[in-house]
Amino acid sequence: MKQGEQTRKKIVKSSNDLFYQHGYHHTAFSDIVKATGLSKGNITYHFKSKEDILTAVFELRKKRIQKVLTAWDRDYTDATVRLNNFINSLIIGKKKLIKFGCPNGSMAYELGKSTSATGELSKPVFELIRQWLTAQFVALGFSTEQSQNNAIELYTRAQGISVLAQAYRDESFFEHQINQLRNLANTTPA
Amino acid sequence: MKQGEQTRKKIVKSSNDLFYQHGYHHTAFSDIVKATGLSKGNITYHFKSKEDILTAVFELRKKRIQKVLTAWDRDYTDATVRLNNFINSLIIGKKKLIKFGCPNGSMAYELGKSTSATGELSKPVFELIRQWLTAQFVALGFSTEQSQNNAIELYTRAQGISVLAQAYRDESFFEHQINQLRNLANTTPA
DNA sequence: AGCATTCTAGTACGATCGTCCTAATTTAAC
DNA sequence: GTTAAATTAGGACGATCGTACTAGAATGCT
Repeated sequence: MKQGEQTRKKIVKSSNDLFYQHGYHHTAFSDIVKATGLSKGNITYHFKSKEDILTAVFELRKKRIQKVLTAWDRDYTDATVRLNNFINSLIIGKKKLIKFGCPNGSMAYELGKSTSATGELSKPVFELIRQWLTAQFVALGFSTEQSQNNAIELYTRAQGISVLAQAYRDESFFEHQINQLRNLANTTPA
Repeated sequence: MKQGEQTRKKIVKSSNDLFYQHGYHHTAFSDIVKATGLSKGNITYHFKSKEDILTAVFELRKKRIQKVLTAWDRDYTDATVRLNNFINSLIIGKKKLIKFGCPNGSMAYELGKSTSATGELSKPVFELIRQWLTAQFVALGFSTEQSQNNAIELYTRAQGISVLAQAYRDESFFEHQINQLRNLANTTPA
């Protein structure tokens, strides 16, 4: 790997964390400088604007999520197990989810209020997960329409729980509510 | 009403809109100046800091919500009707909800990432609604625990739908999903 | 009326924002 | 080893941020 490639990745990785934990607008260039240990000029060399970093961050997120989902598809044949894996991952990441909310949901809310085109960036990430969830319900034997409904309900509830849990900063609330979602994951068509 | 009182209210009202539509951090003093038509000095006379405006905004929100909820309590004896009124209000406000998300949810996400104490401001507003919802299910005859669960499910789903709908900017999606919540509102204890 | 208080306007300030630009250094190619 | 390209460092820039401050206008009280 070329030298610059490493630097680029470091910038994107650090920025991803910062954007998630402090928000995009609230993250300054100087924060990225501090987090990466790189110089300001070095960063602007690789990304000519902050918005360019943002789009790279979303590319990273998509890649990461895609990787996890395809790994589950590969490792588990039972769709119920896969769905429960999804739910498990929320439980595992609860500390961060409570502190900062859903990375994609919170970012979508922030960027959606922006006038620029950045508001569209979250959509593909949502779609990635929504379609995967839908596919799992289809695999369970639900109709296309019912699968989509189930997927949406599961996903929106997870999103809503994240919002509330972050506002309340309540771990047990989060865990209890997320576990409720297993009822959805463990159903089969009538 | 004293002259300054009017000015104060104007500042808070305009700021409430701006904070909702553009976010707190993304709203500059100059934006409030523009929106109100007041001078900068006038605003800092009534509020010595931007954060002071923010707390006043939350007071306004609490008062407004309280007003609506007590009006429903007064005008409708049937809790099912009240709950449907709550859902109706989401449908009525769908245009804004899709464009900017839930005012409280989106603000909570933004402020929750802040290091300051502003992160706590959303909680009372959430509590106001959550407790009202719970009271409605209690009125329907559900147990305390079941009422709380129902209220939370209804509320988190509404929050999650707002997140997704704003990301997708899809009105029919929003309306359809919100209407699904009526199933919850129209249930009675087994 | 006169005076004190309340309110409004507008400028000034230091700090920080994101970006631009140049110079130095490292790396790669031949 | 020389040259060109890629990479890094850091200061300069204009713009804008939130707040402080002073001066003046409007209002209320006796």
